[in-house]
Amino acid sequence: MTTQPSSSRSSGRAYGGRSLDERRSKRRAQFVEAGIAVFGRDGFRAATVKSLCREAALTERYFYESFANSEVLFAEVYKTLVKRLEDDVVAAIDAAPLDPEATARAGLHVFFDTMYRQPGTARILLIEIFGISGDIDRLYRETTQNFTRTLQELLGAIFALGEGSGTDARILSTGLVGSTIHIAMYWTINGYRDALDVVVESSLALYVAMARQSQEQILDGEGEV
Amino acid sequence: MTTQPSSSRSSGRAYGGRSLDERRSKRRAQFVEAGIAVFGRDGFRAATVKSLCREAALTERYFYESFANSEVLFAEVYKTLVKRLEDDVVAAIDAAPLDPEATARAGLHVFFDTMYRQPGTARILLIEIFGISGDIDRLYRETTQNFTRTLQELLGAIFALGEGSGTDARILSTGLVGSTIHIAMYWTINGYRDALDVVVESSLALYVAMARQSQEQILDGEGEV
DNA sequence: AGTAAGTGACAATGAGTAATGTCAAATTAC
DNA sequence: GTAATTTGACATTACTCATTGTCACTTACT
Repeated sequence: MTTQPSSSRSSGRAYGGRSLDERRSKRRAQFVEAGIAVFGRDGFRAATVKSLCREAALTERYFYESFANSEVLFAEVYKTLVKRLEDDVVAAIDAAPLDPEATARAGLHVFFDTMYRQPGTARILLIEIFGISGDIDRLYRETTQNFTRTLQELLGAIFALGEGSGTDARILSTGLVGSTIHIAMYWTINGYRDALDVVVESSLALYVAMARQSQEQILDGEGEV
Repeated sequence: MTTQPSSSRSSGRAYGGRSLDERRSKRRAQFVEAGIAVFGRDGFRAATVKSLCREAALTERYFYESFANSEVLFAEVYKTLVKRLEDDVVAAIDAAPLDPEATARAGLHVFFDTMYRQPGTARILLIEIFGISGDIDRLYRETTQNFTRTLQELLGAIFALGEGSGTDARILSTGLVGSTIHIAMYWTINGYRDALDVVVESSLALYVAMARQSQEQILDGEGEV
């Protein structure tokens, strides 16, 4: 109140050769990576702000500079991991042969491979995401909804997944996504006992089966009932 | 040390017309019901020992008489709800016509109907169970494993679910269970938007599709590859 | 009626930790 | 070189909540 800083606002000086924005976003990124490590290793519940700071090699002050609380960081971590996985899956699909089954196989392979190689990611995406808060539930819902929608389009185009008697395409897609997620959860939680290929083929079998079933129903003209 | 009670041990007197065992197990049951209510309404994280006692209309002393901590109570609540659901599903299956599809439909109907009528149960069985602790994870794993095994037998008998090329029957069963659970989660978390029958039929369709697929593969002699 | 066991309400303790504050050292800009 | 900014280590505060303890009151048994 007495000493109004003449240099207008603390407008952000360079430090260590970096601008304020650079430093800030670097610290932010450090916390996101730390979150991936800590949430993936210890789980959300056991993660404290201190442990996140320790992992990021930064102090609490900088934590609160970028995140209101650890839940906000978790949301950011989740979004980051989903994005990475999506990019990887899309890349694999683009590189796969132009065959419906091969495309699906390629996508599933990347998915399960990621779950295998990055158990922390698996834990965050498949397990920790649940039951944290209403906001996080919403994030999960939106993410899965989004993914289901994409899958529905893909399946519609690739497999011609249609609606049978009394069923709903969105629910079917949800079920297929759920089967994959659950197989991954199960695989993860049991220490990756089964061979990757078997897991991929088994998961794929459900998609193939559902696609055939739908196709038959369409050919049989059952779709109108 | 000085006043050793002459009446041997505090062997448990009658009180209110009930024996010690009766009173204890009644209180225990009160806490389990309170747990169902509180965990189902507020979630595990938000549930405090105090809130559980308030709901049970008992004091902390009696909480610790039966449970070491709220996690132990949660495990008990979970087991109780699984047991109830299992009993209901079995009863419905027994009452259903002796037709594979009708049997599956009856079981799924009870499952989804329960999730619909008892949102608290749905929340506990489908959402809260995840990420509480290693012990609870283990409980979930064992329970689902058990259920998957049962389902596998049922499917083997009812639908003749076999193994195709490179797939594994257990993983397929896991996937089917996962599809059902996920559809239920989705339905729950979205406020039960879809009609019960559509949900049941859509979920069922995955089982039917998978069963047909397996059967074809067996007929085609693909099981040997 | 009297004594001991059982009960219920609530206080006390203590641990954990989120969030904010302090201060000296490092770095930059003029 | 000097003052202001930035940083890092750490202290402080404040709060929630699990767990144990206290005490007056109730019930059962003799």
